[in-house]
Amino acid sequence: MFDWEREMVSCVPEYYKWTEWFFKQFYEAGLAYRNEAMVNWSPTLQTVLANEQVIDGKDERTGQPVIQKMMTQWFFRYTRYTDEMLNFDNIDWPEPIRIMQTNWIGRSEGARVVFKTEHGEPLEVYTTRPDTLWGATFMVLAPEHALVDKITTDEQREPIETYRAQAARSTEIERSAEGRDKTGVFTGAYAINPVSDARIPIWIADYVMVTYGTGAIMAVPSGDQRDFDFARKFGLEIIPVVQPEGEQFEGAAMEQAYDGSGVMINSGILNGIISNGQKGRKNPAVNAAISMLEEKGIGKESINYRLRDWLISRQRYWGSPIPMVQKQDGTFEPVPDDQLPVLLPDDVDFLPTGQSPLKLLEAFQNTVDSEGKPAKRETDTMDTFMCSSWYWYRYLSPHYANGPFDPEEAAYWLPVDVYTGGAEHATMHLLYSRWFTKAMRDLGMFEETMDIMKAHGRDPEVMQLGEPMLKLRNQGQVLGEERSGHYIVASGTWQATKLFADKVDVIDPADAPAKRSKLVVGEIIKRTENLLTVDVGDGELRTVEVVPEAVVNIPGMQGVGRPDQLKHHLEIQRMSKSKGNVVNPDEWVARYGSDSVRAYMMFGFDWQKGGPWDSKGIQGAVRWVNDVWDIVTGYNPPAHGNAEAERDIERKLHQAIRRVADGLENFSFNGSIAGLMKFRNDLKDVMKSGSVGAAAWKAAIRDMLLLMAPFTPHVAEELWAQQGHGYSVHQQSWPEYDAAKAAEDMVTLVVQVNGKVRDRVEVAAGISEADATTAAMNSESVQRALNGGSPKKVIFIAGRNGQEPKINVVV
RNA sequence: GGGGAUGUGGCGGAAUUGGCAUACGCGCAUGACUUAGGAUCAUGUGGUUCACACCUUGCGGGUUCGAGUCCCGCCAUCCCCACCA
Repeated sequence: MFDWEREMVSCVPEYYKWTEWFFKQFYEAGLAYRNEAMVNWSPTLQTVLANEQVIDGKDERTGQPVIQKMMTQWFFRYTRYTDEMLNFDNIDWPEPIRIMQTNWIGRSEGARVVFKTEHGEPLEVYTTRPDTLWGATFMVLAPEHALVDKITTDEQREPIETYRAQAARSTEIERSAEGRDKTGVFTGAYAINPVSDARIPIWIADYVMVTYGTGAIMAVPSGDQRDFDFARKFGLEIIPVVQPEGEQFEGAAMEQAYDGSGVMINSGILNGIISNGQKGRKNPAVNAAISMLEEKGIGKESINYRLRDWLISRQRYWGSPIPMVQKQDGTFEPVPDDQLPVLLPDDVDFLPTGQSPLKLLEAFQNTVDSEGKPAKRETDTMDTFMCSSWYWYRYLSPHYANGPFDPEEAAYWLPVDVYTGGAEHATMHLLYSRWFTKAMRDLGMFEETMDIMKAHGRDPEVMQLGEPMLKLRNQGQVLGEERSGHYIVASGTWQATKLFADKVDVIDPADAPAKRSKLVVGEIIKRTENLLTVDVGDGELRTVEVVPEAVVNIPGMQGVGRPDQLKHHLEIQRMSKSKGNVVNPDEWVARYGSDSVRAYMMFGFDWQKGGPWDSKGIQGAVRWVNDVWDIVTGYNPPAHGNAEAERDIERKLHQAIRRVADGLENFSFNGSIAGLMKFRNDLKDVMKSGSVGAAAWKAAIRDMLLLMAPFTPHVAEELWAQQGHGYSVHQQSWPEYDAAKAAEDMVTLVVQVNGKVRDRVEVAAGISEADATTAAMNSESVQRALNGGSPKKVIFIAGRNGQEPKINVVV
C-alpha cells in the first residue's frame, strides 16, 4: 500500500536541502574531509567514480575504461565504522548480503613491520604473515609510492621513470589483464631485513597497489605465489621458511610457493615453531612473530581493511551541490544554514567541453564568504547515493521544515521494520545506508526521537544500534518468458547461401512439408529487421532475407503480415525492450483483472528467486479468483448441516489460516496462496456434499475473505460487501489461528521398516507408543520383514505440530 | 585464484527443528457437456513393472533408527570479488 501523502522526490530543493545539510553536519563533525587521493577517473564521463561503480576496471554505466588519477576530492570517513558494520548480531539480514558486505569491508589481521633502507629511511609494510619475515628476500613498492623518487639510484632512474609513466597511463584493466606475468623494475636501492639483517633489493611493480596497506610489501617468494613468480622472473633469492612434514625445501629447487602448515625453518628464534598456515594470532608462529616485533619495537599487530573512505565528489551537474565555498586563501567553509539549499542553477549549458556545466557558470561560482569577501562555490556535486542513503527518514514527514524528519513521526516508525530490495544493492546502497545511520546516531540526530519514544513508553534502545533496517529480504526478478520462434515455410530464390523469400508462412511444426530445395522450413532462431536465421533441424541454420514486397502469413494476426511481426526464439532472460520479451502488466490486468495478475505474481514464483513469466501459468490464479467468486456468490447452503462435516471445514479453515500467516511472515507468498487454493478445493467438496449448514458456511467464507484480502484486495472487498459485512475488509482483525480447531481426530500412522515407508495405518490422533507399536506389529509388511523374528529396535515419533506420527521398526 | 548461491516430476515450485518427498498450480491424457472450445465439469498423471513389489530430490561417499535437509569429495549453472600482501 502506498501512502501518497508521504511522497517525496530526492531531486527537488525541499529534499536536497537536507542532503546538503547532512553533508554540512558530517563536515563539521570531521566525518567529511577534502583530500588528494588516487581516484577512479572516467575519461568518458569526465568524472571520478566510487570504487563500487567500477566493475572490472570499467565504468559500470558505459563500460568504458577507468584510469587512476591523483585528484583533490571530498570524502566521507567510511572507515570510521568498519568494525561496527561487520557486526550483524542485532539485525535479520540475509546471509549472502552479510557475507558480501563482510568481504567488501575486507578485514584482515596481520602486522605492520618497519624496514629501513640502507640509508636509514623507514619503509613500512603490512603483512598477514609476519612469521615468514626471515623469508623476505626483496621488497616491492607500488609505482606511485612516495619513497620511490627518493631512493632510486641514478643508474636506475630512467627505467624507473619509464615504468612509472607507463603504469600511470595504463588502466586497471591493463594492469590486471597481464595476469600472472609479472613486470617490475629494480630501484637500485636496498633495504635491511630487520630480523635477519640481510641486504635485500627494493623493486617497484604494479602488482602492488598504492591504495592498499602501506603501498609496499615485503616479498616472501617461498610463501606467496605472486612473489614467487616475480622472483623467478627476475632471478631473486628464495628462502623457504615453512616446511611441511616429510619435505626438504631448497629455495632454488622449489616449483611454487608453499602457504600451508608446517614447521618454521631458516627463521632464527622462530625455528621449530609450528605455523598452521592461518592468519592472525591463531597461528602460533604468527603469534610468536608479533610478540617478537612488538618487543623489539620494529613492528606491531595491525588490522587492515579493503574498504576505503567513500569518495562523494562528482564533476557533473546532476546531484546535490556540495554546500562549501572556497575562500581567497584557498581554505573551505560551509554555506550558512539559512542559505541552504545551494540551488542547482537551471540556466546551464550542456556543452561537450568535458567539464561539468557548473564549472562554466560564473554566476553560480561567484559568491562571498562569511566575512563578505569574494569566494568561489564548490562546483562538484554529490554522488547520488547520498540522496538514497537517508530517503526513508524523509518519507516520515516529506514537508517538515525544521529538520530532515519530524522526531514525532520518527518515534513511532523508526527503525524500518522490513526493507525489501534487490541483492545488487549489497555493497553500495545498503552499506552506505548503514554508515549514514551510524553517523546520524553519533551526531545526536536521533536524541529527540529517543526522548519521545521514551515518553510514549517505547524502548529507545533499538535506535542505539545505528541500523536503518532491522529486517532485510531480497526479492528476485520476474524474467521474460521463454518463447519458441515461429515455425515457418519460406520460399523464394536462392543467391549463394541465402534465400530471398517472397513468401513466408507461419505454420504448425506438425504440418511441416517435406524438405525441398526451394524451401526453408524451420524455427526462427534470430531476426534482425527482415533477416531471419532459421533452424532447419539437426542444428543446421539457414539465412533468409524477406524481400520488401514479400507476402507474410501469420495465423491470428490481423491485416497484412510484416517481417517484423515474426517472432524469434527467446531464452529466459531479463525483460528488455531490445530483446522484445517485455511483459506489459497492463495488458494482463485488462484481460484478467489486477487481482488475478497480482495473485499470480505472488503464487507463480519463489519471491526471493524470481523466474520466467509464464503466460499459461497465470490461468491457475485466474481460475482460483473465478472459483472463489462462484463459490461465494453462487451457492446456497442448506439451513442445517451435519456436525462432523462442519467440524471438518472449520478444521481446514484453521489449517489455511496457519499456512497463510506463515507464508506472509516468511515471504513465502506462494505458500499462502497454495493454502487458500487448497481451501477453495475443500469448499468445492463441501458444495458437492451439501453437508455444511448456512451458519458454518458463512463463517468459513467470512474468514476466507479476510485471508484473501492481502492477495486479492478488490475481489475480497467486493465479496465482503456482498456478504453483508461492513466496510472495509481491510480494516478487520486477522482471523485468529486455533491449534485445537486445526487438529485432526484421525491421523495416518506412518509405518517404516529400517527407515523406509512400508505401510500406513489410520489411527486416533495422539496415539500412545504402545498402541502404535501394536498397530505396527500387526502390519503385514512388518510381519513379512520380521519373518518370524523380533525387531532389534522400535522408534516412535509422536506427531508434532499437526504432523503425522511415525514408527520405525528396525529389523 | 578467493567467496557465495542454486541443482527436487514435462514446467513453475512445496516440504518448521533430520521424520509420509513431489503440497498448490501449469501442462498433458481420457471421458462428459457442447454447433464449437483457448470455457466448464469428472478422473488420472514421478519412474520401472501386467501385477506383486522396487526405485526416486545433480553425481559419489559418510553420519543416523531415519537425510531433499547435516558432514566430506566431485560435477554443472549463475552471481560477487579479484595481483588486497
